[in-house]
Amino acid sequence: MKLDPQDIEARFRRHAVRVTRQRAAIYAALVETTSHPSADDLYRLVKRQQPMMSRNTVYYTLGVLRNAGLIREVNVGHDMARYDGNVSLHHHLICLGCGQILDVLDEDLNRLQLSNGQARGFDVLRHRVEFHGYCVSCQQAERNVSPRRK
Amino acid sequence: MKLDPQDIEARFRRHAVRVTRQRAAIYAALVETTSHPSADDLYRLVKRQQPMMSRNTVYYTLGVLRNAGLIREVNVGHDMARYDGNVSLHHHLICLGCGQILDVLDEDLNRLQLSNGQARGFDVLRHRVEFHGYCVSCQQAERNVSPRRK
DNA sequence: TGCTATGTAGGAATCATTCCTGTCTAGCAA
DNA sequence: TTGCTAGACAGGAATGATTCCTACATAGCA
Repeated sequence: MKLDPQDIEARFRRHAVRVTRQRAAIYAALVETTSHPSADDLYRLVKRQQPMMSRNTVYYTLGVLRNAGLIREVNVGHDMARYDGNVSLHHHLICLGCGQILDVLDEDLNRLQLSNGQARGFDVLRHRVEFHGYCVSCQQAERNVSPRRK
Repeated sequence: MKLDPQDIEARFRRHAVRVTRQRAAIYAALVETTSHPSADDLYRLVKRQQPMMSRNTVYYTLGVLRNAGLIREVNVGHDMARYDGNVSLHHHLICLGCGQILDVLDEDLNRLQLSNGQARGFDVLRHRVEFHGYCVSCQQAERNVSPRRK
């Protein structure tokens, strides 16, 4: 989704996030893609427009935006963290081959909850569902290399 | 669950995993706890019986056991990896305060699947559901320190 | 019992992330 | 508009979980 600079500024102010050139660029990059980039992906992306950008600033900004609820962190395995500019309730479909992450929108999944017995006194705030498998290209690649899935 | 040495040996052989003292100790420790320990937790635990144990061997062994399907890796955020000796299909309830992980056994959760449209050609092999919240002690601790949840 | 592929220990290396520090600037107040 | 100050930025150093490397040890077969 494409965002105007003034939309970004308004969102930042609504969430009490100070507006800076760096933050706007990082947030814009994240909202405009559906690819769930890593901190380093964003660093390389944003550095093209702002060569002085520090990797540190990317991490710091991602922390600020996450705490403000403007972005979400997505974790696949214990690989590097990946980020999602879409904070509406949704889940993920993850390719074990190439690591791509697709969004899954499903009201039934959003409504899942534990019974009281299962919750064991927890105050459950949220849940997350991940589907793991192989995307079309990785299935094809696998077939070309070896007929057996490891 | 308590396991005899011969049970462990039989499982290892069934999964074509070479039997060594170190592996047996690491696997036994993992199956006997429900606390989903990290590699380093296991290292410290097992080192008490086998002082020569190397942290490296723990990592290597966990890799071998995971590839053999004898254990599972559980990931919470991008914290260090944690391991689960229970490979039967189940899900997790995670405390955002203290990091403890409880098992959730629920046939309905086990049966979740994506519609063809949602799956977008993926060959979906498995899914995982995580519930995040605060356990009873962390809720109490929070109340004592500050009335506001962050 | 001996051989050999595989496992183990320990140290070095990696690399995502965090910490530190000096400079800069957004956003408020005068 | 200008000045002030808390908070943000850049860049380098530090951290810490994990992996790599290598020489020695051993499981398990012949």
